[in-house]
Amino acid sequence: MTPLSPDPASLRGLRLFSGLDAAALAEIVRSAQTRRIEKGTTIFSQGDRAALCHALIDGRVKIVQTGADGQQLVVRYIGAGEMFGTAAVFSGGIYPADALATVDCVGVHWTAATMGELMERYPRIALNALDIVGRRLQEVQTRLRELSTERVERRVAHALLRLVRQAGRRVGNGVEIDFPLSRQDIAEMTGTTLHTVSRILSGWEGQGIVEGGRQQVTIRQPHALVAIAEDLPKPEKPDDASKPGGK
Amino acid sequence: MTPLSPDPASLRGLRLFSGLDAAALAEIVRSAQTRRIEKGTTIFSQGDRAALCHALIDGRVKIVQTGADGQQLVVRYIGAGEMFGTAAVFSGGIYPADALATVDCVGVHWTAATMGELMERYPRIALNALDIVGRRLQEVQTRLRELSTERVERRVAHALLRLVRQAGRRVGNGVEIDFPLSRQDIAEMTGTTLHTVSRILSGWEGQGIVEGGRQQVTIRQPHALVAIAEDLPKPEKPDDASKPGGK
DNA sequence: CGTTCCGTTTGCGCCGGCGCAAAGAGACGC
DNA sequence: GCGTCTCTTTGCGCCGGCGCAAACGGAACG
Repeated sequence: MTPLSPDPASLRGLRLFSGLDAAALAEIVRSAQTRRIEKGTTIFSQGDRAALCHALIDGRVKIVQTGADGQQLVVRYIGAGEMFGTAAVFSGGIYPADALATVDCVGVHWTAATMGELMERYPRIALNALDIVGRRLQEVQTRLRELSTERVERRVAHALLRLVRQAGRRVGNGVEIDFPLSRQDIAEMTGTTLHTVSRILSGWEGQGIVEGGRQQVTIRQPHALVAIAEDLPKPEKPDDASKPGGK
Repeated sequence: MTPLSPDPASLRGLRLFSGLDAAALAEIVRSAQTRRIEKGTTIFSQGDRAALCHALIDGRVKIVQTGADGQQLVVRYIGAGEMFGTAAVFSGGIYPADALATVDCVGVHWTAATMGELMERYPRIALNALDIVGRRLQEVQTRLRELSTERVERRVAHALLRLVRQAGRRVGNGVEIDFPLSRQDIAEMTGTTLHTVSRILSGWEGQGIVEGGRQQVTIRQPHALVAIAEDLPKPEKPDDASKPGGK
């Protein structure tokens, strides 16, 4: 852990602090702690007292929840500009999951007490936090519905599209997820096994929809993935000689 | 919709307003609208602009999310003293689900603008809301993990235990869920079909663990349900062929 | 008191996807 | 360059639970 002096400009990008004036931002910057986080580092662990509110300046953090029997669920990936661990500070005070750096990161944090005071003084921060947590709640509820009602293939498609939206980087032949992502990770995001994910990706690769690598996925035909996610009949199949109107 | 003058005492019970002084509560009461809600009423619908923050004084409200293909998910049941629809007001402004009264209810509500002002003036309200939404987020994440990793029977056990905790009423022979709850509802809470739920409950009824009725469930042996939910090896079944009621 | 309606129960057959297992393929260290 | 380690791919068999469908039973209504 290497304390640094935080850069005001980087904090300005955080949604948590949007709409605040320069004075408030200055105070926020003053009270923040910045540090570099090496790939693989566990930033906090499930069950720990939630003593710090975190935000990411750069990198990618994986939030993982572990069940009593060791079963794991990838709750979400945090990207630059997003906060994490903050909801726990103000609801129960126990982190409900592990946070671990999937790549080298730069993070900032505030103590629970400091953030509490900031929120009391600048209610806008609390409202921003409410906004953010509310959106995550909606997203998780949507995932819950997907998991309840959709088949594995559609869920994987949804998960990939979600990743593209928040971590997609345009490359020559499509869009790639810009951090290490194993089949196991995808399985833990979609409630299946790495075997099934591997089979599905292999199938898609055969159709030219995606391109896989070691801890790496590139989407070549996002529209085809959308078609699968939305369960559209059949986007395009050159050989429509047999057009039965069904599957 | 019958406007009434809200009772300050009933609002004091809301977690959303805990920790506020009398003056603040008085203002909150002044700005609230109370109404009776008949069983079966849709309070708001998925996709509507989120113009009102709601709270329940009495009764039970079901929050249901519907997917593109009509598939439904019971997100949660709201009981007396709980707020609902509030997160949507401050995150996106669109209700992500339907809210419908499963019994006759009494509710209060504030306009989005009013609640926003209240939160600005009394940051404590925003912090309380953050607390509540954060807890719901944690709960939904836990359900997500259960849905990902557990078999149907355990999920149903978890769902029933959760309901007992928030809507259980002690009766002579156990604990009953104090509002109309169909097999279909349980299925939509656990990501399965009413057929499977029916089979499972029938099985449990045969073991004397629960007692079912029309839109009605009574838990006779909560500990046995816990054992199933936690996947304990086998609570005790020394004489499963002769006398199942011996506890 | 009979009819209708809705929620529930139960049998049967099928299949998506998991469990197991083993082999393949990059990445990394020495 | 070589061995090792981790991640990935793929075949095979099995089964939990869904889909379908019919029957049942209690409540509400006229």
